[in-house]
Amino acid sequence: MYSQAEENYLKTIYVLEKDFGDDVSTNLIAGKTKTKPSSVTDMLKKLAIKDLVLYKKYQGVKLTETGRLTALKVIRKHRLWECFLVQKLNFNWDEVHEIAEQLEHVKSELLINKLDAFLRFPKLDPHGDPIPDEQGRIIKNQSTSIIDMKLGSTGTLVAVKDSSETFLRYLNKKNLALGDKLKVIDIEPYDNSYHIETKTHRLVITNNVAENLLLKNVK
Amino acid sequence: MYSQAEENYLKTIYVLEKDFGDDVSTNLIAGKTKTKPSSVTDMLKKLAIKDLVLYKKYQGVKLTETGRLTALKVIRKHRLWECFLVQKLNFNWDEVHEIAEQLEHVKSELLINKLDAFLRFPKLDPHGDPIPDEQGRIIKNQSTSIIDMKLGSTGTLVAVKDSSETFLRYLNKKNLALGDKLKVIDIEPYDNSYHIETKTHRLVITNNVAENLLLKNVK
DNA sequence: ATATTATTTTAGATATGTCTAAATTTTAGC
DNA sequence: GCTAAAATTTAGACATATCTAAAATAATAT
Ligand SMILES: [Mn+2]
Ligand SMILES: [Mn+2]
Ligand SMILES: [Mn+2]
Ligand SMILES: [Mn+2]
Repeated sequence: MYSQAEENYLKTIYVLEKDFGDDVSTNLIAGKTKTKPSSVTDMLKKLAIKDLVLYKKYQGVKLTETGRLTALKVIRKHRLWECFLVQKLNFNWDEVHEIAEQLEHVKSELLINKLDAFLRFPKLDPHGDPIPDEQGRIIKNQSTSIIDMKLGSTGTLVAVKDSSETFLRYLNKKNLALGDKLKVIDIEPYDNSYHIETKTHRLVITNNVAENLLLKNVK
Repeated sequence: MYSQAEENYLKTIYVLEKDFGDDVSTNLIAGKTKTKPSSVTDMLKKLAIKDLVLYKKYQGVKLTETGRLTALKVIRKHRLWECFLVQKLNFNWDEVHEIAEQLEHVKSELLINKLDAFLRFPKLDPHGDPIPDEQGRIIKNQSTSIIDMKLGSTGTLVAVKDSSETFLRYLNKKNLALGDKLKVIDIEPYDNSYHIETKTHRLVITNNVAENLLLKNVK
């Protein structure tokens, strides 16, 4: 149906729409996909012809309903495979993203639904991200990034924004994992770094790290 | 490392070398891969430059050691994924080949070795084909095709040469499965068709079908 | 409001993998 | 051994997906 490149662009646009609102810009996509803006323009034209995005020259793009559904199907596959790798093959959560980037492009509705059943219909992937169902329905996880938390507030780490090996290894090293209760004990105005406290230890994290940690039950 | 197209050619050449002896011809490869001979020539040149095949113009190709090992690694992945699909996801043996054609190209040594362990190191895939180990070692299954059996001889069906959905569905319909004991009760000289007998029924199969059924303990 | 800068698009090139049609080489028939 | 047929290769084209450099457009700053 769609090529791997097309599927990857749709996924990227989906995520960017979520993070930055609609009308995603060419440069933003190029940044995320590590390609040049000219390549992005070429692809946006192709996607527009296939009715996967609405594209107006110089104005950025927006996913159509078909585009959004296609993106969600790829995301569903990605996250189910990540669950499989962690739960069944005993991978660590920092090792699965790159492999899932490949597996998500395997074409077979039956395969992914059987995998879903085998895993007993998980709702979240190893990084705390919700798994869309067969129809592309996805639970909105209204979690809060640490950068939106006030001094002294607490919450439970439920997801990470960045699933890269490097970031997750950093969290491993700092002894941070999903489910941990965190408290913001200081915010440094100079560099916007955060001092946080868990049940077992305290640590300082940069603003960049803080942005990628998502919490629930923030009080 | 290698592209999907390259991996597929190597696999095809490996199988053809086995079935027809070395120095595989351009047309033979084109037939198997459903491409044109001119495309095959182009690819053979590329594979030769990468030292995966020995290629002499107009003389066909032969895999190098690297080429053979690469082919075996892809075959290992293909067959392990087929095991996974049948044993864990409850696919039928006639549904898995096409999906495995995609999964076999996923790149990760760790993944395939963890999958191997998860499946408890199977020796045979759902079609009776041996699974190469990590080093590319493969058990030679000296099975006999029905076309090489004498009138009145018996044997146990242990593998099929053709793993296509159409052929396996034909076997399902005819109530033939791996493990069945067969006896050749008649050979029709006119069209080389075979009359065979199982524990439960008798049937007539064409020479083409007979060729694709592999037996052991032939007496 | 105009100039400068940043963003985006176009034009033209490259790499992969395929094709058709034509040329070349090998094989087989006599 | 020569000729016709078959097999193989070459030449040139096309589709996808990427790039660089240049041109066009939009945003911003004075
Ligand atoms: Mn991921
Ligand atoms: Mn994930
Ligand atoms: Mn197969
Ligand atoms: Mn098989």
